[in-house]
Amino acid sequence: MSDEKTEYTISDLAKEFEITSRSIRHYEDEKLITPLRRGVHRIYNTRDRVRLQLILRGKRLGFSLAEIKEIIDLYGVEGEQKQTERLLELIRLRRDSLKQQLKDIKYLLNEFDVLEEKLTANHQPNNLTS
Amino acid sequence: MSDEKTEYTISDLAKEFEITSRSIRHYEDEKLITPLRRGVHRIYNTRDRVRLQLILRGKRLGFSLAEIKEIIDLYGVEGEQKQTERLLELIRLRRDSLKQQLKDIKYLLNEFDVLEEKLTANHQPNNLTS
DNA sequence: CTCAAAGTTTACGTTTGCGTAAAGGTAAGC
DNA sequence: GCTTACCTTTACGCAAACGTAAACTTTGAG
Repeated sequence: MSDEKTEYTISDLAKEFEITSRSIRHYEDEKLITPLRRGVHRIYNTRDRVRLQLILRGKRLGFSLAEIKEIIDLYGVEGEQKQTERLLELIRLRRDSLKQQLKDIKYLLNEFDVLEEKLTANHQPNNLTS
Repeated sequence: MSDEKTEYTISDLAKEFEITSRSIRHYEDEKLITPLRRGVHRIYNTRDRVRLQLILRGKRLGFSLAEIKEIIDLYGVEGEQKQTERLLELIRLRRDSLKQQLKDIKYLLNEFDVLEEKLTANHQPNNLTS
């Protein structure tokens, strides 16, 4: 019924997310994903795919693989008091830095707009003055 | 008349931006800042301070020092056609990635809010049920 | 059966961004 | 002139996140 693929090879995912297979294997070495095996080959399912998305999002935001692992691991648990505390702590810590990043980005995007306008303005003025 | 300091030592800036002097010297090694010298000691002025801010903002956004240098260098020039083109290209490239980051951050901050609420909700339910 | 394409493990190499001594020069107060 | 706090250069060290090469194995097509 569904159009969605439910199984992927390593190069399927590599292509889709525009990363190398080496990277994906590396995330596995670091225990961030653990795909099933069919014989010796890795088989990724939808859950694995989502995890990979999470990893890449985390990376784009400047988290280290270790931090991403910690968050992913804690995220799945929910129940244990200590781990909940820890997750909340990580969230609060990160929230400030993320809010700072947000400011930075807005600032920079605006700078870019201004600058681009300035640059493109005197970029083609020749058909008026020549 | 003005209250603004116009001269800083390396540790002034280190303290202000909460980084190490080593980092600042490293940025100099990589040609990102070039403070004056009084004898052998580095003297930073307001321009240098602004540059340092730029560097740190760039870093928070995931730029490499090399990229930051390229941008800063191009930023100052304006005039040369090729460099203007290059800067515009860099801007466009980065804009997309920054917009993606912006999405990521908003997504994650929202996730955090939801999660935190969920976690703090059943964090102290004992005084009702016990 | 054979060959190519893709997958696998192992392991050393590389880049980035500083940390961290080591070993000493300098400026200011007393 | 001595101490103390801060500055300097030089240089080796290191963790993170893969790149890359070597040397197979597996699978699918023909």
